[in-house]
Amino acid sequence: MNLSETIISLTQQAIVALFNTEVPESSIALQDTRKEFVGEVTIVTFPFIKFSKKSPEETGVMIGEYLTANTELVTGYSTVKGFLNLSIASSYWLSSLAEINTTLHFGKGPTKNSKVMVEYSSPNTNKPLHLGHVRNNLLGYSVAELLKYAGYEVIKANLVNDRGIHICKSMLAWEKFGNGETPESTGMKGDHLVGKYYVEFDKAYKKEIEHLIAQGLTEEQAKKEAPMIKEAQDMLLKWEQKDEHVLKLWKMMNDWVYAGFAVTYKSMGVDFDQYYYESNTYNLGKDIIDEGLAKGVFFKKEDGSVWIDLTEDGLDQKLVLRGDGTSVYITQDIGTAQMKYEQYQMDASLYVVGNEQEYHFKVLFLILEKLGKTWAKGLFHLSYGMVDLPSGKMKSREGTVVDADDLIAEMIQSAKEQSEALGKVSEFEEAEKENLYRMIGMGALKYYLLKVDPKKRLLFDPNESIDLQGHTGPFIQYSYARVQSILRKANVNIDTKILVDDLNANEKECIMLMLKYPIIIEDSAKAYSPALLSNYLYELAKTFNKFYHDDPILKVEDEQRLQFRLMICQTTSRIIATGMALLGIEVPERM
RNA sequence: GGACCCGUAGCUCAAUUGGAUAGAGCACCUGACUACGGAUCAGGAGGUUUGGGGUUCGAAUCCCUACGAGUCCA
Repeated sequence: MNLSETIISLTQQAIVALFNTEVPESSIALQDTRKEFVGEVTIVTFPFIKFSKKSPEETGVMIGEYLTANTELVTGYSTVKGFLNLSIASSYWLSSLAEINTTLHFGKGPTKNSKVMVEYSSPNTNKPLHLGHVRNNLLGYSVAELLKYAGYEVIKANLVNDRGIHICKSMLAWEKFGNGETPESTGMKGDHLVGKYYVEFDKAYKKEIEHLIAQGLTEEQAKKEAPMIKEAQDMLLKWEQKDEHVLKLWKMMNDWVYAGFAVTYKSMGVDFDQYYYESNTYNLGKDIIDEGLAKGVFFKKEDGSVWIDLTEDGLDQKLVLRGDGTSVYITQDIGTAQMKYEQYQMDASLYVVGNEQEYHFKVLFLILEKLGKTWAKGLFHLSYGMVDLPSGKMKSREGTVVDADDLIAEMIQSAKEQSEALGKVSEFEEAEKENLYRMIGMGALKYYLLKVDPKKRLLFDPNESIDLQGHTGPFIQYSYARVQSILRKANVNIDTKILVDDLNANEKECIMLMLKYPIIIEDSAKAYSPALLSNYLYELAKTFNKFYHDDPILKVEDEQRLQFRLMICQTTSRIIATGMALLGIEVPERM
């Protein structure tokens, strides 16, 4: 039983003894005592006045008296309005610290016997990754790691969108204007090279449209009639007919992209257990449409197209199969969901996809439920907000996209410049330095993107470099490096049987925060929110820094106190390291 | 036209999910280095939580409404 559970249980006892009333756990609201008051745990007494028939203060006094008299855990109390502030015995904090210190993998949750798939990244193979993908990847990776640590079995999946009209656009442009360029011949990363031709396509296509409009066509007609788009569509048709030449081109260019993505994934530090390719899955789902027709879930219109009517659920009618029998996106998604489930029988399946697709997933999940798929209730759209620039949304056509590789390189460069200016690591080997700059640059970037609630949109200004000071990844990394420095110097085995009887406020606050770690892990996993963990780790580092600043550790004269403070250092550094790892952020021994 | 989401300090974000005087960082001002590592610490200034109404012991949080930003559906 942790402290909160113990206090709640004792309070229930108190209420029975004092007011002859049984109350549910949920009615007892505990919170941290605010710093301006004495005590560590606060009970809100307003909800009790209904049956205590006393003022909130009097009610608090009665419960406070009962608790101090009946348990050694509570050593004192005070009431302010409807808040009963309890002082907890130093011995409790001390023994808790020793327990944290001796617990292997403190914070790791017990096995949940539950399997979760986290699908994230899911890029298109026609252009390189940008800042929006970076948020997606970091979020997906971190949520997956969090779930693992919280006790779930996790499968990280990546569904690659490797076919379709957009891929054909790049292919066509390369054939027309590429002069046989390759990543080798140009020295360009493969995904960037392919992306370059995607842009080339758009340029040529636009010119054709202008030309046609000048000849008297409407814009709409021009967009349909332009030779470039017709050729691309023709290429897609050939791809579907397994035209040898087109398939060869497709495979070559996709391989370039994969080689490029592998580099970006590696520098972001993300990985996958299972890749799916749309070129294999795009025909899935059609048999389920038949199944749904037979069950009467879907209906057929005169032109042969298949629909579902979701108006009773507050949504629209939705097309699930075209009249010519070809798939739409949702057809594939229905089929892919079924395939994934057959393969893994997971209890839950997360789709890490931007919030612009909320409607799509609402419809998808509802359709699967109506089809009677029992596993549909485990599906969840982890919807995250777009990354905005000061000028608004990123638009590839307007060239305002922040490229992932560029961004990463800039972050590392910026970390290098700032590190060199501080001159603390001048004696490092060159490779060691490079590794450190990478850790700091990536730490800053990852923390910046993960500390914000995933649901919220996030603003990124490419003209202002990400801070390395204040509420940042490097702040936490720095705190870690400093503790490590102390632990190296102390160079002793820490004795966990320590006797100190009075803890100062800094020491107590450090321990109280550390005790929250397992709850934070659990909450972050449940909420699919690395932001909760991020903010916690900052809080922990900040609290530790104050302790580090105010209280001597190695210089303390009393041997017991030295041991005790070292133990705080050790447990704190472990939590920082494991917690940051769950965010995908490394911590350096020196910086 | 319909649906969804959001609006907190100059800027970027928090707020234990309905609890005390709404907290951090950046930027600005001030203080702390012959140091257990100053990428740190302490202090100052900065708020009608977009406006208005309601629900109750209590609202940034829930409901209604207006305004503003964004997204989706055909």
